[in-house]
Amino acid sequence: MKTTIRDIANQLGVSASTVSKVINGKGSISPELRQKVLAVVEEVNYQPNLNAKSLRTRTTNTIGVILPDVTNLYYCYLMKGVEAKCQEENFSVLVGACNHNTQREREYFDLFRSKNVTGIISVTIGDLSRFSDVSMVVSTNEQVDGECRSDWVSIHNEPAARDLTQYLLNLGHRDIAYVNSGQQDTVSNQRLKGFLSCMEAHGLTVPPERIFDGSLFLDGSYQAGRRIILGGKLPTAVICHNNTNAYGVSKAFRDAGYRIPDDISIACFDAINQGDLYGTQYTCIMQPVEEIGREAASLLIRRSTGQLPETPLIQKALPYELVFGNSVRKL
Amino acid sequence: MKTTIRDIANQLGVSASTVSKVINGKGSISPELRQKVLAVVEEVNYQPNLNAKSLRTRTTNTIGVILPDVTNLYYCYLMKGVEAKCQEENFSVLVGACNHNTQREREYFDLFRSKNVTGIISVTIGDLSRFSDVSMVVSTNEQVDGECRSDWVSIHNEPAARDLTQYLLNLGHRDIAYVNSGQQDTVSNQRLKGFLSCMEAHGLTVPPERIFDGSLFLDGSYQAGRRIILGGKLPTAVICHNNTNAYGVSKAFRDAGYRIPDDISIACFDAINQGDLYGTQYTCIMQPVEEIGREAASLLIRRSTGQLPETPLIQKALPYELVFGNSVRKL
DNA sequence: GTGAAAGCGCTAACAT
DNA sequence: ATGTTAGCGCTTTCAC
Repeated sequence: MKTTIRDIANQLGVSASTVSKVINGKGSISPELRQKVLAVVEEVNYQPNLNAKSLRTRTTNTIGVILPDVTNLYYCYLMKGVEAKCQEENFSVLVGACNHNTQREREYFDLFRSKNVTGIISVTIGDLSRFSDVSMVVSTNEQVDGECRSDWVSIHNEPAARDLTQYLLNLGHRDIAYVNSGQQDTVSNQRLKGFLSCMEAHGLTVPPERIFDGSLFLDGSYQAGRRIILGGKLPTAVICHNNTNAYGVSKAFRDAGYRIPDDISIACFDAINQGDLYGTQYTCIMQPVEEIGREAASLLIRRSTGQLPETPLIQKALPYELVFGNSVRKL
Repeated sequence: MKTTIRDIANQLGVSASTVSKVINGKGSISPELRQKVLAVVEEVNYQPNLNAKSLRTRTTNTIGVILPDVTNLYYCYLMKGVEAKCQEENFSVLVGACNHNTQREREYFDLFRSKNVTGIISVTIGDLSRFSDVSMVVSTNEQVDGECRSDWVSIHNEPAARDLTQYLLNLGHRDIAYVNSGQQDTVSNQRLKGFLSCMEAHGLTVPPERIFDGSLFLDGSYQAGRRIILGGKLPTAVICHNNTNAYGVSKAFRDAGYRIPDDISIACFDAINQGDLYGTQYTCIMQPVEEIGREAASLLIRRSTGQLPETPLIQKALPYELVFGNSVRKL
């Protein structure tokens, strides 16, 4: 059996509360007794039962992160930021993988809540409004409409998409296809909006046939790529909603014998990897995802200690970057 | 305030223990009462306080994983396996990043223990013998000598290194350099041993100058690459202890103007990525790392439920694979 | 079949 | 400055 506070108290003939006070540096204890207690704590290598402590104090110092996939580097770097911040603040990190499955995400949410986590970092686009105690949720997605029910840390997606589009236009591209996420969330809408508005500002109308439904998964993205190829006249460039879309679309093009960027230029968001199997580094908008993770964790921790007012909800947009790879060519 | 078992009991005018029994399917409760309780549980969307439950039952259904780096895909896939198994078994995963820092690793170990985890998955080479309750630790590294103090799930590294070496010999390589991990753990020793014994079996003596001290980090590995280059006559191939070593060594070669595999062949262990920035896919020994993660978690869970005898400790070696990339050429 | 009571290890009022 | 007491929410004998 592990040593408890009571064991230490008995060994010294003092009360448990005295030992507790010494350990937590609370109340006032005489220096001599303090020393004696600390000596025993050291001697028996006392390890507090954090479970019991949590039950009593109603605080677990734990943050839950629910990710679609722990092998997608984008999420890994998010996690890295969360973990680093938590480590600094003496918090622990619980992690769950949901593979974009809403049901599973919900299960993890409930599980983490049952474990009394301080907060949950949500990376998916799931509807957060169903949760009553939203103050314990921070989203890593931009939310702009009145539906916003939680803090968020992200980037401004519309201008980001505009910048990416502008870059392609500068290189001479005019016929640009767009592969969306296949979802109707705010982020997806904002990115598409940025693309369209930039095209429009240059007097270019994007016909509906140039907008393709992608997917959150590789397979679906590959299919989107197939549809572009089978659609007749190829665009000169494709902008993809995210890295998974870009990988899927690229594979479709490669499988069909096209070279990137010689035959088709591909740009996207968040291609945060070491290049794909073919040595392609994607030109992309890069979110400061590690920093987003840090900020999200920080927000949760500050909220939990009452350092943040109930309203307004925090909406933090961090600066993004346009990263130049070798997936886009000048026309 | 969240609904507790007592709230439900009061609402129904029954005792807390009755509600508890219904929820956990223990004891014997009349079907009618059972139904009534379940109805309320449903109605109020009762979420148990797992913290309290853990305190009472002395079991948290949680596994801790301490990784050097959550953005190294090798560890990410390990994590994926652990998480998947835990999800199936209704366990949670606590994750910590230690960056190969022994002190930090130790801190996480103590923290996780204070949180009463069911077990800890150790991926580092740290000395496990200092922990009294070793049955709660499973290593993902092969341990062969009498020092073995915990279960492990891994591969047999010596034959794996031999196979990799044999492959290079088959391609005509004779002058092969070896970059080790810079550590003295069992895995490192076994891999080196496999390399040397295979060379020897072919009548080739490896001079000490052909063994280079690598590192667990990219920088140190880069330096090892530099030393190979500055050492005079180049070998035709380099075998690296792991993926980090290979990336560092390769970068050194590339920075010095060498091409892979035209000027130098590079092989390693566990190059589990989508290729590096230059489109190189490494020829390597691939551990079934996701499966190792699953097995490690499974082992911990079974141990915790008394399904495994105290002795002998489990030593599980899984089959590895030789994966062919484009980092090695035929001479 | 159901309930009363005790207690997991800890902390925090409230004495003294 | 120290100790007593109660209780966090749950489970588990043990009565009835």
